[in-house]
Amino acid sequence: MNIEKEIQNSSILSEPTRTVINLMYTARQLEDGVAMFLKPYGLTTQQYNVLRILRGQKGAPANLSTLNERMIAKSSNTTRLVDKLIKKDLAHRDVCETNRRKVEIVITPNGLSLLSEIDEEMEQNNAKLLKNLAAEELQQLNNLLDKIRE
Amino acid sequence: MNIEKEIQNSSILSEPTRTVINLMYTARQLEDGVAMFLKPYGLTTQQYNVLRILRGQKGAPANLSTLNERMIAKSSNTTRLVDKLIKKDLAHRDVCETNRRKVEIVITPNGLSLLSEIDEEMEQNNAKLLKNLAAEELQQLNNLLDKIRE
DNA sequence: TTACAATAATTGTACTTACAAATGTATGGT
DNA sequence: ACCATACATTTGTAAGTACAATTATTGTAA
Repeated sequence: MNIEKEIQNSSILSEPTRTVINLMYTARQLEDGVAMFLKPYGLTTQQYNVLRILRGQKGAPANLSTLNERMIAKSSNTTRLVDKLIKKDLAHRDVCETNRRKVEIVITPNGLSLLSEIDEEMEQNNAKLLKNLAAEELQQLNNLLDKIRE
Repeated sequence: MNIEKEIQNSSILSEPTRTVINLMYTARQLEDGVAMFLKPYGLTTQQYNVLRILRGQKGAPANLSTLNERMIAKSSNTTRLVDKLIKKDLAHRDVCETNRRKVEIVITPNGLSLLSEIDEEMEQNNAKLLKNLAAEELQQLNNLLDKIRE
């Protein structure tokens, strides 16, 4: 169904406006799908996202600005997001020895094992969310999205 | 720049996962762009979205469930969102005469004139946000997004 | 008609997010 | 050493959102 029918829009939209709306609407649906999947694990999409970044550090600590740069949805409030992870013993925070303004955040074994528990199923969930697109179409879509941000 | 570089992802992503991330990330950027544009008008994207829906009714009143169906980002809390519009005299709310459980929301002249003030510039802003895509690419993108939701 | 379920909206509460101001630390110039 | 400035994070506050529970109204079936 095209986006105008989906949101029952009555007026005629220009192509860029239609696309902006379509992108926001479709992304919202995917986000909901991911959030719903993560819920039983007690994680929000942002918390999951940060855990993934921490794991990607392969042992090296990350500070807050690094996390922020790499997050899908930049947050003004990464401090409190990390607090939540620490409270659940999924991450750990230290003050950086060489620059005490900075903070060093690492994923805990607990966090790693939660992620590895999720990994496989998350893959399947993502594939399911995009099951209507063929491999070639996924690539096309990625290219178009990359181009938007150029 | 591709999405993996953009968020400095170190691990290899499957194509569906890459696409889910890319979509959420790119949509986020557009949303920020729209939000920033609307800020001087004192509207959030959701408030603007609801105002557009109300205008689309062409005088006919909308009730809350109608608004929710048509909103880009479904909200659990449309009541309070409409409250904000009413407080700014951009919308008006009445109890439906034939079914007093329902509510009838209409856009005010004030709301209409605010929208018409925004219209032209919003078009330009959307075009700017997607300036990297040619007309044909916009269509391609729309088709792919429609297909995801099928 | 009365009781029960369904519908439509609102409210309470906890949680998140946005934004600005504040804190603490480091750096560069004099 | 001293000062101003920049940096990195944290905190306060207001606004926004999610979810469940509640209120009010309507429909319906015994």
